[in-house]
Amino acid sequence: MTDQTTLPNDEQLLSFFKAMADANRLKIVGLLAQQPYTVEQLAALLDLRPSTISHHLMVLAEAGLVSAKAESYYNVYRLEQGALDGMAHGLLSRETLPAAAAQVDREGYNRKVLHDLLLPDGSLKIIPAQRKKREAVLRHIAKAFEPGVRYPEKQVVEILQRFHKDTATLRRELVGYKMLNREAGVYWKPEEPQA
Amino acid sequence: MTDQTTLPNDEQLLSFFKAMADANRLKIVGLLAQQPYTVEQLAALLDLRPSTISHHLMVLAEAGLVSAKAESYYNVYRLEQGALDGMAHGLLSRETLPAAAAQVDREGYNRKVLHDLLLPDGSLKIIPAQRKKREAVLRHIAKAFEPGVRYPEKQVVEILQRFHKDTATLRRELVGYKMLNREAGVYWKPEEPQA
DNA sequence: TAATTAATTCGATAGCTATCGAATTAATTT
DNA sequence: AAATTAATTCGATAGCTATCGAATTAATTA
Repeated sequence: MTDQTTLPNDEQLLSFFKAMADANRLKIVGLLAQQPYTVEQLAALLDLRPSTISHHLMVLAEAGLVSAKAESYYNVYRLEQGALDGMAHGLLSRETLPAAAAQVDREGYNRKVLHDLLLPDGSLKIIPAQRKKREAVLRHIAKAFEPGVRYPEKQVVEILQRFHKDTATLRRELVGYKMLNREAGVYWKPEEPQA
Repeated sequence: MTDQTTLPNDEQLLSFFKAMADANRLKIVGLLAQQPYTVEQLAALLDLRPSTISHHLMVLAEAGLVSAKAESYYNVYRLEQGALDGMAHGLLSRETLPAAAAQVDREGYNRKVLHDLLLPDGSLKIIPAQRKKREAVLRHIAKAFEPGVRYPEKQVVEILQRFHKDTATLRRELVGYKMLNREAGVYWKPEEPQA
């Protein structure tokens, strides 16, 4: 346990960044970091209309960065240091950002490559020359093999035939990428390399 | 010395926040936090056109958050963890945000209040009732007194007369705010309270 | 009670920007 | 050399938003 306070999620991160991504709001935060201010004072300091300041403070408040306290008939705003520190700690954690991309479909690229290259019957139009695409295709083909099972060469060719007639290239490349291992004319797929 | 790496200035802060203040750029950063990607891959993962990804990466690069490395004819982008950590540390420092508001004229509010209340000859239209404004006016009047010098009551009245005929109120309020001290009918202004 | 005043809300507008498609460039494969 | 292809650049557009002024609300002072 390095950190106790829960890390910010992607929504919180985004509203935090959006709140800070304006020159005048950044100044407001800078001023409130030194002392609380009323709307009117901030308006005078930044040379903006009170309605504009209200708007900015609303944005900051929705991100949890400032809070208001009614005092006589002024509205005194103060910085929520805790919220700010929480965000900074979140950024320092190695888990926060990756989590923000969690809902991204990590397989999108491969799927696109395959969609472009596969015929309806599941065979390949061509064996792509480009490294990244070739790798994506090979990874797809490798799924036709059960990990651990020993395949004689004849059976390997049979399976590869379903994808492309140039089985020699496919076989060579699969071995090259270590998606298949060969020894004494027998092939097998390594057990779950790593998800 | 708590921290060695120099703290970000206001420009760097703003471009950092602007760069992060977009849902798709946040996802890009999240993905690059796990491994480098090419423009094409990111486009496939986020379901956006490559030109759009290029644009986003440019914004991130200008904020110093990512860098590109040509590899064969791909452009492989990677996250600059150091830059990100630097920003997070900057946010944790108690100096960074105040510095971002440094160029704001801290006296703007008082100047505005005085401008609204002073006649051309330097006298007050009225003595404002509202606490904050009254305080601003009193602080201005207090400048007419030299710190440390002892003023007999008669001379105090003379000076206050230049601002408003109700010198009794002014005198009472100045003492109340401790901008003037009184003892045995003699007044003096405290030495430089704190700039 | 009437007049002031700080703050918010609302509607309108000008300026910015995320996104796309087309054109261009640079590198690779055939 | 010709064809492919990843990436960038450019121009156009739709959508967002910072800002203002006017209207409204709530609280205070006269």
